Amino acid sequence: MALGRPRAFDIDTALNRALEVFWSKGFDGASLTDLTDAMGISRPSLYAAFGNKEDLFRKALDRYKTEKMAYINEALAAPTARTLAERLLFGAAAMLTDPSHPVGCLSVKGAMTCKDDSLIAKEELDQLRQSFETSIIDRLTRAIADGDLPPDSDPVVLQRFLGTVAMGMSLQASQGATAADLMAVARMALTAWPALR
Amino acid sequence: MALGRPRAFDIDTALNRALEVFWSKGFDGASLTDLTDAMGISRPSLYAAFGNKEDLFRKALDRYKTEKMAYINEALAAPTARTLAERLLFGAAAMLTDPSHPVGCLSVKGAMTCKDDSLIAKEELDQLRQSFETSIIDRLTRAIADGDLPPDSDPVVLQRFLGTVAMGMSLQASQGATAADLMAVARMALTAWPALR
DNA sequence: CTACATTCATACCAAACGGTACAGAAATGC
DNA sequence: GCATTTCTGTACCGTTTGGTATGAATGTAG
Repeated sequence: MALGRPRAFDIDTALNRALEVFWSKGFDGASLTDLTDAMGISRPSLYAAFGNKEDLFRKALDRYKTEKMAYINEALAAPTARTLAERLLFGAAAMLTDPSHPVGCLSVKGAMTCKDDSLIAKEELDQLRQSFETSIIDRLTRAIADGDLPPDSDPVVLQRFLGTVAMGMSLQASQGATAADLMAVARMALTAWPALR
Repeated sequence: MALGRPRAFDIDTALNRALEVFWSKGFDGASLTDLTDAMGISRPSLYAAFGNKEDLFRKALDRYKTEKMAYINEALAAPTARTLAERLLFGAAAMLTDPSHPVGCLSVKGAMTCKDDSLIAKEELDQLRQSFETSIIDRLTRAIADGDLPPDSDPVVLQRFLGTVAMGMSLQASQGATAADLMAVARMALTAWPALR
């Protein structure tokens, strides 16, 4: 075992609690008191284990990315562009309204509620979003080459449409929309997807 | 003229400045120092003229509603459901990226950045959104009766789709999307609109 | 048992927050 | 000129913010 007094809390569950607080209150909205209360630890313990508030947010975001945004990677692995769109929108509808965690999207709420633009966490959120965007655009351009999308379709516009609907669903979920509500929105959005004729 | 020492600032332009600050920083993100600096007045002058911070936000929201959300009422006055959808989405794309004021939507940014749920301003934002939603739903149900929409279409779903896309466009604008970008999204969303066959 | 390393709890810090007390300044009414 | 009314500027209030100094507590290594 490591030297010194052992840590009295589980660092993994504490991070999960922090993630929930950031997720439901945003970055600025989550005070250190909110965080330490939810995590069941004191301020110095938090700083010793995670760094400052921004570091903690970044670590929570990492966990969020790998655990809660997995549906995006599943969508990227879809065999066709159509199934990519389906998995993305249906997956978003399901995740955003999953009752086992706060509603909405952490990256949306987090980016909106931090006042300082020079915040490193905000840049990281931008990077995260942009990487997903370019991945989707690349996949859709490949779909055109595969004859999987009409040759005159614009991958950038298609991606932006998907992103717009997904972000809009996040706000809808924050305002109380149910999973069924968002599924209906996803179904309607998919009727705008270009058909192979 | 009224009794007492005259006010040294124009109450109307001061409110416009306050609106811009709330619009770009959100409710919590806008500090009293930000507000008084932008309005060019001192704290006591602000409180004497507008009440507290929440009252000021509400008055700024009133102005926003009548001046910047006029396109929604124009959409509601459209002759057909199809033109309603067009005016709503194209109008949103234009307003959200208008360079003469902050990008995005005040009601989205304002609702997201106030931590206290018991805030009266937040309830007012909810009311505002709900009133627009029911107005659109009513208009769309009337459109079905008019034979203006297929009889099997669901006005609630159609409204939620429009609201989702509009809110998503607000976030896209906040992240730097141009007017042309949002117009393309609006055009694609409109291809999901039910056709009369 | 002692030395060492690490965590814990208390108590504190400066800064920023929303909001206000108070006195002086500028107008009107008499 | 004088009382009254209203606004302005300064200086302040208590609370909350993110962040930390400090010493006791608790473990391992010798």
